[in-house]
Amino acid sequence: MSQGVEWALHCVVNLSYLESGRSGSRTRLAEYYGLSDAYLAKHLKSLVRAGVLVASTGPQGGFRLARAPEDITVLEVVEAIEGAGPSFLCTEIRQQGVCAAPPAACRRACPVAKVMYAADAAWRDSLRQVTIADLGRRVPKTYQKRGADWMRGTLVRP
Amino acid sequence: MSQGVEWALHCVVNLSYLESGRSGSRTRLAEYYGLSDAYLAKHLKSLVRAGVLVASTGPQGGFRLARAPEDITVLEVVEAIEGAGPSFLCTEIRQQGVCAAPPAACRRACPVAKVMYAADAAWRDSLRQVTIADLGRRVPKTYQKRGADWMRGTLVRP
DNA sequence: GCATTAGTACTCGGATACGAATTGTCCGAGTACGCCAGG
DNA sequence: CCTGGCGTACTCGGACAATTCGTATCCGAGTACTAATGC
Repeated sequence: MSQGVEWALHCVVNLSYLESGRSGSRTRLAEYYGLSDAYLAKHLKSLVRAGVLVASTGPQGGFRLARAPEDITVLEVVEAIEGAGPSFLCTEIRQQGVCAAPPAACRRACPVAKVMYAADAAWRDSLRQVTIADLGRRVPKTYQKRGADWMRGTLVRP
Repeated sequence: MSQGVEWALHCVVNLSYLESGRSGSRTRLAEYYGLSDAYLAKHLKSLVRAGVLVASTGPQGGFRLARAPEDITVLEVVEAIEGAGPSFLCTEIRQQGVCAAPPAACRRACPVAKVMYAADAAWRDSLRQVTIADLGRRVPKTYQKRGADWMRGTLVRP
């Protein structure tokens, strides 16, 4: 799985600590976690396209949550980076080769694919049950405040 | 996810139709599904290393199941190809950057990682509950027999 | 003192190189079967 | 007819390229604030 998922989740959680309407800049986020500033832009852009974040330019601009933290699931963030498509892709190899099954015999989905899709659904269900607000509460209060202060620019040094 | 997972699962299911002690050759498997013969070798080798299949050389040789189909889970086959490690890898970015948390404050696992690991566990549980025998039964009997016949060399043309 | 306007600094966004992992292919090592020759 | 040995054909296994995806980076477009200037 892509490493960008970890970056995106941490960034979204940190942005959730800011009061509504306030934005945190890409550079601040990158410095906070020691990430590549330019590369982080790519992932944040994906989050904007997916409707998780909203971007604004100019001074005091940056990224902010598109909705309340309670209304954003972890799954949404993950799918914004990894893509919403299923991880397993059935290429219907039963319809190929010397003993290929005719399309008429393949009205039922491939049993192999069914199992993989079921596991994929279980994975998504698990991620859908946790929101960004849930995640944010599990961070020690000290770091919640420290993150918000750094994002606002109030905090110069840790 | 790697495409080899689909190949491996179909091949293992097809080998499960052979009577105990009998092997199916790599070439036969590749022709049956229209796959690349040389590349399939790589995946079958992974299955041998993982203890799912047993290989034997020489005429009448090939691959056979290392255990009964009821004792091989889908998860084992998937992990043989994809690797047993978790799909999500926490790099502890909370311990990096200007506001890095000291190691002493990180005795608890990262909340982000916890959620991802839980989803990973759900995915694995789902795959662990299905065996190769289960999967084999879900294929129409006609194709079960056709696959076995082709593996034995009895069947020349579909 | 106030409004206007030009400048500046800060932000995101797309286009562009680099590296690693998956995909794909080839040739060599080893083994079991079958055939042939000798007894 | 039986037995031993040799050859052949078939199998897997590891080593070697090509392509795709994830990683990493730079520079340009746009906006809001600021400050200076003229009225």
